Amino acid sequence: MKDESVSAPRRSRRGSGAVTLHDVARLAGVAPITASRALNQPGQVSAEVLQRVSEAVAATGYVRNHQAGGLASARSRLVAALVPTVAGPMFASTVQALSDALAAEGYQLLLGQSGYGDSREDALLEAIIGRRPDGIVLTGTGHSALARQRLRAARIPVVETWDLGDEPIDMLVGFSHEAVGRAVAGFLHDRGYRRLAMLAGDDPRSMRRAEAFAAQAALLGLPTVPVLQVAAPTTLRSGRDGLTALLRSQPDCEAVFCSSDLLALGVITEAQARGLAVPRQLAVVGFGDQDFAADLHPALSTVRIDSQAMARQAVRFIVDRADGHEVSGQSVDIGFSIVGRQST
Amino acid sequence: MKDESVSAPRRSRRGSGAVTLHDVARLAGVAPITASRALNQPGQVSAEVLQRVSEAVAATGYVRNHQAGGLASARSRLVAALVPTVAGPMFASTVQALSDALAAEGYQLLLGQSGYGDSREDALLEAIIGRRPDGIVLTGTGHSALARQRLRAARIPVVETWDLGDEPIDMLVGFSHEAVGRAVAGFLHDRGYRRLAMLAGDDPRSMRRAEAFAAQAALLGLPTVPVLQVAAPTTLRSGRDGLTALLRSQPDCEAVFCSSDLLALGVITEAQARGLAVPRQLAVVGFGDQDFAADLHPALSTVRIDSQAMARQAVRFIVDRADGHEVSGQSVDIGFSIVGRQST
DNA sequence: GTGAAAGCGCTAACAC
DNA sequence: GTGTTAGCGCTTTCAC
Repeated sequence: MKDESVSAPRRSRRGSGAVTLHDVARLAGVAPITASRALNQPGQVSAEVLQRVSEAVAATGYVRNHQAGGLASARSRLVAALVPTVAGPMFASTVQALSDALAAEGYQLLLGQSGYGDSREDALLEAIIGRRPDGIVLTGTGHSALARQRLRAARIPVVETWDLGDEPIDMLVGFSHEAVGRAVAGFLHDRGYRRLAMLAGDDPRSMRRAEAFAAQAALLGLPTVPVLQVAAPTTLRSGRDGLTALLRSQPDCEAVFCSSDLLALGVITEAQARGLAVPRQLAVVGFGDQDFAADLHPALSTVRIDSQAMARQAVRFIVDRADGHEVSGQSVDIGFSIVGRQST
Repeated sequence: MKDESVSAPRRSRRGSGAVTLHDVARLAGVAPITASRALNQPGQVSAEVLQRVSEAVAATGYVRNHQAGGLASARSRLVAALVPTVAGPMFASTVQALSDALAAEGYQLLLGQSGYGDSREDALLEAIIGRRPDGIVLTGTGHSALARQRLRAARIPVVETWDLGDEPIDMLVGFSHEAVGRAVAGFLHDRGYRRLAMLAGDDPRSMRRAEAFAAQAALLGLPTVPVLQVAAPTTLRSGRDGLTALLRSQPDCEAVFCSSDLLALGVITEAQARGLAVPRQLAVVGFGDQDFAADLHPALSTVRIDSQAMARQAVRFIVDRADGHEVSGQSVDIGFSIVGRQST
């Protein structure tokens, strides 16, 4: 035991009162830096020191201060994700997958909701950059010039998701919405449907699926495809209302492609309420392949996006970069698949 | 202009390279602390200084470093939320509401998913405390002794949600699951249903609703209520499978109380697939009153929880505490209501 | 393998 | 209203 009594000049500033690494180090009889190593690089420290530090941590109930550590090391072990909303099933599963993948790597998730009117994204982004996260995961590629510039200036690894594009801010993992639209048109055409319609949220990505869907239908020689827009985020209610509106203008419609599974559920629900048989009188295709899609009655044909894989890839990009692997300009197309079920 | 050329001793440590408040202050010709005040307490600074600092911020593209600010001020402007999962609709809406309410107050949300097997909560909590958030929002009241002790030791404001209890760690906003179970039993009894059943996720809160539901039914003189457990988180699939199993053991069942709206949707779906009319042959009650509940066909009778209000109250608690209002031991019962719709 | 010194970028405390 | 000083708690750098 060393003599701990030192002259205690009145501290000009009160600390938080919490146990610090210095307290642990003193109790273990080592220098603070050694205690730090025992916790962060246990391999570089003798077994005996490791033991003493562990005991001191247990005895004091020490919990590391990541804020201080991050400031000193310039690694926050924090990753931010910006999604339009977490209320619908679409991005909730992405956020879940991100959170899980990050936790497995020792990172934590800072969540921001940008909404669908993009006005909030810039402000959110500034707040997020202020945290100095080790990475930022963005939804989509449609970011303001200001946002792109700030992100580049901040030199924080950025992964854009849920889309492809020629000029990613940094890294990218997504799929082509145009390809989805074309593939679904082809899918319905192959199954003999002729009078197609589209029910789409008014967000940019849904609109691009809609345009490609309509264009491809035209290429295939099908009648002009009416595209009905509903407000994003899409809901079961907007699916019901959407079908009602659609049937008014296109009573002979044979198949509807919906920009989300929730919208598709709304369409199926409304069809049932009207006594319209799905798929006999009306075929329905969703988007997202949420958990519930396969278990609906009739089971929903939809476009499967592997959002888990997308999230894992995004995390891999960021963690690799944090570990010093300087691979920039990475871009991955995770693709999609059409899952044909009973609704078509 | 002052002479900026000073002898530049080789720096023993490289900074992040980013623009700092010192850079801004130098450009504005003021001391760093003055620049800090201009940004944080604009009222305490002269108009001219405010102007010069603003220009310097714009010119340099300065973005504050919250990590450093939090370390110095012991206010991180970060609030952590721990939910079982964000994948289902139940907690996704809570997380959304929390995130929005926090953003409005200038806070950010750190999200942790504890899962339903509680093994992960303790580890997550340690990581979260390490960030020194200004508040922690927990789901439920069933936390380990270790967790409770750590949280108290950390002196971070804690709000437990989605439940009531006699011994909150700190603050509490929720409702009584027992009261819900009893109320739903009474509700169904009043409507003339006699042979009741319960389909419940195997998480503690759902189980408590189930027990109270069964007990109240017994008090009302109804036949013994079979309680079928399904794995949490509940899904549409588990609702369908649950009804199948239930009908096998209780073919004469008249009404089912489901521990989530998703489960209820599964029950309705399975009933439709079997040609069982809802509510004529089988009444269904859900829990949560998610967005989709009112728009199902038939519209779902359910228990409405105002998760927005719960989230806002939790944020209010935390912000008030951060602002120095020492109101501890607060506890609010936000109640619930039964929304009778077509499914009963 | 371990330690001393020097910051990371910011703000609380206390002047003036 | 503004500035000086001294940290917040940790880890980097460099030395032994």
